[in-house]
Amino acid sequence: MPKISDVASRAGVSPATASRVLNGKSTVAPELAERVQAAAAEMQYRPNGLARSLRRRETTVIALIIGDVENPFFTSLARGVEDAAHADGYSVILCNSDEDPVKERRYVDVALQERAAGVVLSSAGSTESIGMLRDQRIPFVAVDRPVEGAATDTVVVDTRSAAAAATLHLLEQGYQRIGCIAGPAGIATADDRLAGYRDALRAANRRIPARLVRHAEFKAAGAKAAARQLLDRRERPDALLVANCVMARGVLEAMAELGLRSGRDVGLAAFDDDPWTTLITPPMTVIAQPAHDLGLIATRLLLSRIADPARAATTSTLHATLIPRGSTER
Amino acid sequence: MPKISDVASRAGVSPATASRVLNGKSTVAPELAERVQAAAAEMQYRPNGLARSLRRRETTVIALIIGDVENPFFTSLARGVEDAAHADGYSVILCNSDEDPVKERRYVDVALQERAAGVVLSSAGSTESIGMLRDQRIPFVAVDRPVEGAATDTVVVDTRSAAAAATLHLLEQGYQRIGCIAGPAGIATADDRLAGYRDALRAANRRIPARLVRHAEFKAAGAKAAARQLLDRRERPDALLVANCVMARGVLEAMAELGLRSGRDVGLAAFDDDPWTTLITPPMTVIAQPAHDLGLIATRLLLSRIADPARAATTSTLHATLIPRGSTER
DNA sequence: ATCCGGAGGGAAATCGTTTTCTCGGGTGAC
DNA sequence: GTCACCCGAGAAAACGATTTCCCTCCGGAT
Repeated sequence: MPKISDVASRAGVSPATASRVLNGKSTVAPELAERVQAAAAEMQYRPNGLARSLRRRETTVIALIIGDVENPFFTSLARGVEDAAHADGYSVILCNSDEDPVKERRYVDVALQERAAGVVLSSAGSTESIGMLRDQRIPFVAVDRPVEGAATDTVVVDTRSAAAAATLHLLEQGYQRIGCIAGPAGIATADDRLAGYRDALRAANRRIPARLVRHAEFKAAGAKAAARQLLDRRERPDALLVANCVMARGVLEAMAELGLRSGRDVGLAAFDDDPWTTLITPPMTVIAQPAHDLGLIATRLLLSRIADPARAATTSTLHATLIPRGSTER
Repeated sequence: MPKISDVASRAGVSPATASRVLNGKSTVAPELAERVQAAAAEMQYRPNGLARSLRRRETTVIALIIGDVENPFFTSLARGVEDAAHADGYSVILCNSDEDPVKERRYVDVALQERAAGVVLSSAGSTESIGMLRDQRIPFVAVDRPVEGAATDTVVVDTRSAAAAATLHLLEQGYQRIGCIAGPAGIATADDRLAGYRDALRAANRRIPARLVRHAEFKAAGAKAAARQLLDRRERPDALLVANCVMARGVLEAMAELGLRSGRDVGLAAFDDDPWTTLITPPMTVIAQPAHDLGLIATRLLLSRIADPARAATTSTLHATLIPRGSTER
């Protein structure tokens, strides 16, 4: 692969001049410039990004750390990140933490080694990773889940009040024994949704029955098991709030196996607006999150921080919207 | 951020020695080694990946270029790629071509600039990108879709015969007028599936009705429009083979709007085994592709080629399996 | 005519590693 | 006792760009 000095000598100029032409930073005699451009084109010259980044002491790569690429919420978010990043000439390294703090830490390590320009982080709760990012003063933004400690650029959804609204909706629809299949304790979105559920019940002067709450991983299998436990007994809940759509899949499977229909037998509302939720019968009530925007905004925030590291930290909270459908009609 | 010379001077040795200790390539007196390790740990030293890669003339990043991260088939594939890559210490740059040859080319350009160690490519059909990769002799493997020209490491699915098998299944279930909603002409998987559909009809001595075939993008919206055209008339098909599950979503929407039930009114089979396909009623017949394995194997192939660029090209063909469900029962 | 300023372009330093080169000292063989 | 060899460690080169520094030349002002 040709290097800039090859281009330069072919054009009969010094590497310095070639660099100036190719980067358009400084003015160069038009004739020389043309020769350089021509030489570069003929040789299919492509600057070595590593050398460039090393010298400039900056890269055009950002790392995106999320829990699960197979969750449509995260892919949509990832898509937003990619769109925003690419629009500014940045590439995205995708990192799948599997909600495992250890894996998360390893990925932060990689990002640090590769001198990523910044990190978009949906943290599984590894305080260590956050510490590393802060220590190294590498720009990062927390997305979907806030992080502890010092002020940090953050983009989240008002998930707690959305959970409360969904729970209230279930109450209004006449459901009496409302249960909750929550995500893993310790993950902010999971805790917040559970808190919102409790808020709504408390506001309605209902007992908050601990027996109707189950925690599970953000996976279908765990949610399915949890749903079976809740539903397969006499005193079962007549409605469920589920922490996300991946889990809702498991819940629906459990209900099918138990012969329970959603809406009529068990009211069902879940976070995220996965595309399949309108294909089932009855269609499922969801709390739609603006996942794509989440990624977009987080990335723009990150890029602006890269441009100005001194700027004060910003938190923006996006709105989730309840979309009532058949699964919450008796 | 500390550099290796900082570590070295803290340990009272030369940078060369520090490097030798940290990479374990050469033997160093145990006492010095210990001092270096200690200094590195105390200073939280992290080698600068850019400088290292520049000097070593190799990187530990591979690029993954796919059509659509929001398609579960591709996310599953991406997951396989990531797992295999990460197991070998490589990172993955995610590139979303949107099935656009121009975007694909741009991403190949980025991969080349950043001197990616290799590329896993599910090509939208940009011969130009392939040419660039070949010219630069950068290791790459074609996944899901073969590429034209010289022998290339390739991992694909026997999609044509799988499409034939699915069509035969529809015939055996008694469907008479079988239509096909194919992907964009020019994309190998789309063409192959259509060809397989035709193979099966020909083998059964059926007419191959051009009016029952529609092309659309690999998106729900396009497939929905195509399905409406096919289904909203007297002489409508009584079964459809759909090129993938994303498109099947659109088809199901169209059917719902037209008041058609799958199975009874219109037999339905689609490629990919998206998780929601068992949640609808009736559950949908699918042709399951081993997406995760596809990514895994492709990446292992890529890594082995990086290790040995001279090795002869390999093609491996994985099997897709028909999973008959209610949507193909009358 | 002299001086100043600015612009254009080459030489060389620089980014942070790894690796080659080199040198001194110790060891084993003859 | 001498020579050859090896091993450990520092000095310096190399990776391929960008950027600083500096020199030269030209035009305009005094």
